[in-house]
Amino acid sequence: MQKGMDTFSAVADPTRRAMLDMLMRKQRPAGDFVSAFPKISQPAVSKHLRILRDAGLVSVQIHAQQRIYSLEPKALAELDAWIAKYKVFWSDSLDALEQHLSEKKGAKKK
Amino acid sequence: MQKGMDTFSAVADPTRRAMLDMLMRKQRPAGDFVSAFPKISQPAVSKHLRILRDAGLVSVQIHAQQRIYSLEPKALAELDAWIAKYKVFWSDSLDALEQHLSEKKGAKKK
DNA sequence: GTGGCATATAACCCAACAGTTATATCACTG
DNA sequence: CAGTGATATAACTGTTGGGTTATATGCCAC
Repeated sequence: MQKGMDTFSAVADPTRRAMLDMLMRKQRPAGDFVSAFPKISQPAVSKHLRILRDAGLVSVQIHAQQRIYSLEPKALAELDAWIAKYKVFWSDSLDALEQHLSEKKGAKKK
Repeated sequence: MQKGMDTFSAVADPTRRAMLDMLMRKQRPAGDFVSAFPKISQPAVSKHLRILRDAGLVSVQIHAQQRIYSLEPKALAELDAWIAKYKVFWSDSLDALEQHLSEKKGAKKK
């Protein structure tokens, strides 16, 4: 019963990012999110949680009637790996950026 | 004339990620993408490029009839900053993760 | 076992997105 | 300046995503 949403799309929604941010501090029952987002209904929250679960970004542990959600941070590694490829272009090396930009002009090396 | 799509959503589409990946190697005219993605039409490609532009992920420079697209890597810094907050939970420090997970059990510090 | 609480699922609506075909723009070429 | 090439925009369509209300499930208390 997969919802077919990958990590990137799961994280693209601002509400879901806020939920993950909440989980970064501590694990929480679903109800915490319902009260944290009064603008949207309980089922809407539940659906967001489902998507995060399907994407492997959170895990659940059943505790009586409550579902305790925990952050599953490893799932973000995929995303991080993708961005890491680009990192060299802004933080580490301005030379790489310069080289990149001047590629078609016949380039002058610093 | 903003399309109102943020960086996260812009990057959530696999085609657009592939386009950015192409731009990482070198800057390219729009036509390069049209031939690189034979499954989708030229206007579809053009719209993807528009979205990437609006998100600030690429820039254009006009060269005759061609539009030369370049990577604008700084735009990814926002995304990277968000992920960085989570990074401590998997790569750098397993202790942080342990602490996080055991928070509700009464926690033991290393 | 009946009632209440916490959460998930079902069925449905609407807006936004990715795709399409057709057309406009605009610079170079003859 | 007519024609072609490179790209963008317009108008439209199908699908999906996020929202809703209503209902089901499952556990606990009484």
